[in-house]
Amino acid sequence: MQSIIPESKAKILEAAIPLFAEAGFNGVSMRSLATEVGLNPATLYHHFQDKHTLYMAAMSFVFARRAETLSVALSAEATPEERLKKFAEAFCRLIHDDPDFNKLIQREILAGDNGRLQLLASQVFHEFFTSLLSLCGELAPGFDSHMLAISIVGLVVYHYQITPLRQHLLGRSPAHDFPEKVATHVVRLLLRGVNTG
Amino acid sequence: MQSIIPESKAKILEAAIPLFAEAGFNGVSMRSLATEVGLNPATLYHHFQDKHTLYMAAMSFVFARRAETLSVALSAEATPEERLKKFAEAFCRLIHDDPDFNKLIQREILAGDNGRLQLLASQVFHEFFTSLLSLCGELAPGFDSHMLAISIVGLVVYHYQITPLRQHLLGRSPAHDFPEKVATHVVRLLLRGVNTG
DNA sequence: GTCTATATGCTGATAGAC
DNA sequence: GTCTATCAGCATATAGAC
Repeated sequence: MQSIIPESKAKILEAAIPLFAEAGFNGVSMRSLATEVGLNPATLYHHFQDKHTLYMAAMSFVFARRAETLSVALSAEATPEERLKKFAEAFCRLIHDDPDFNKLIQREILAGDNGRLQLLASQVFHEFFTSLLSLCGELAPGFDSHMLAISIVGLVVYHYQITPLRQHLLGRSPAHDFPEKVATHVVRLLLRGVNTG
Repeated sequence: MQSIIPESKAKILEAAIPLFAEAGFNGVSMRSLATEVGLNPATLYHHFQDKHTLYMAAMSFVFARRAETLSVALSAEATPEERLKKFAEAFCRLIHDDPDFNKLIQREILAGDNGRLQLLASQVFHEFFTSLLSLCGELAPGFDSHMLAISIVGLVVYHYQITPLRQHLLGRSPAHDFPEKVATHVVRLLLRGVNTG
C-alpha cells in the first residue's frame, strides 16, 4: 500500500502541504511553491503533470500519514468507556499537533468535489469511522450511531477549528487548547451530559 | 445601526454572497461576479473601491442579517433546559436554511485574518455568545462555560459542516439533515450524555 | 450609472538548452 | 533533473465616452 516516493518529489509535497492548508488551492501558485522548495517553477512540472495532480499527491501524502493513527486508538481491547477515553485523548492530540490535517479536510469539504470526498471517505475514514460506529453501538444502544459518531468527532474537531475565533470570545483561556483538557471535557460531556455529580 | 444600501449595490452583494461562500475570495473573479449580476466588470468598481471592499461589504451584509436571529432564541424567559431546547431548534434551523452563513464563517476562520476575526467576534457573536455563556452557567455550574458553549455550537455546526462528506460514510440517512432531528439529538446528548433512560 | 477599451501583472504551462 | 526563456490567458483595476 505504501508507495515509494523519490526524495525530491517528497520534498515538494512536504512544502506544499502547509501552503495548501493555509491558503487553499487557488491561494498557492506554482511560483510560490517553487520558491519555498528552492526550485525553479518549471522543475515542478518535471515531477508532476500539472498543479491539480500535485495538489492531489500532497493530499494523499498527508492523509496516508494519518489514516493509520486514527484507527489505532479505537481498536484496543477495553470497556467502551475506556476506549472512548483513549480515543478522545489520541484524537485531540492528533488534531492539536497536526493543524494542517484538519484544515485540509475542511477545505476539501468546502470545495465540495464529490469524487474527491468519496475518495477521502473510503481511503482515509472508512476503517476509522467503522470502528467508531461500533464503539457508539456498544456505548449507547439507544442512540443513532451515525449521529453519535459525528457528534463525538465534531466535539473535538470544532474546538480546534474555531480556535482563531475563540481568541476573541469571552471566557477564553490558553488552557483551552491543551489536548488533555479538551479530551477530558468531551468525555465528561459525552458520558453524563451537563448533569453534575 | 441599519445602513441604507442602494438597490444596485444590494443586488451585487446578494449575488456575491453565494459565490464567495462556494468558491472563496480567490475563487470568485470580478468578471464572474459581474456576469452573474448582469453587469460589466467595470461597473462593479463604480459601486466598490476594489474587490476586497466588495468582499467585506458582502460579509457585513450577510452577517448583519443573522446576528439578530442568533440572540433572540436565547433571551426568552424559561428554565435553562427549555431555553437550551429552544435555542438548539432555532440554531439548527438557521444553519440548515442558510448554508452560506456557515460556509462564510468557516472561510473567515480558515483565512485567519485576526482583524477580521476580531470584527466578527465583536459585531456578530458577542451578544449571542454572552447569552449562551450565561445559559451554560445556569445549566451546568460544574462545567467551564466557555468550553461548554463552544461544544454546544460545535455539535450543531459540525453536523451541517460535514454533510457533504457524511454522504459517503456508513449509517447515513437523509433524515439526519432535518433540523428537528439534529436538535433533538444534540439536546438529549447534552442533557444526559449517552446514558440511556 | 453603465459601458468600451486598455494597462499591467500574475497565472499555469511548455520548449528546449545544459 | 534543473535551468532560462517564453507563451497565452485571465486577474484586478483604471480612463474616459455616453
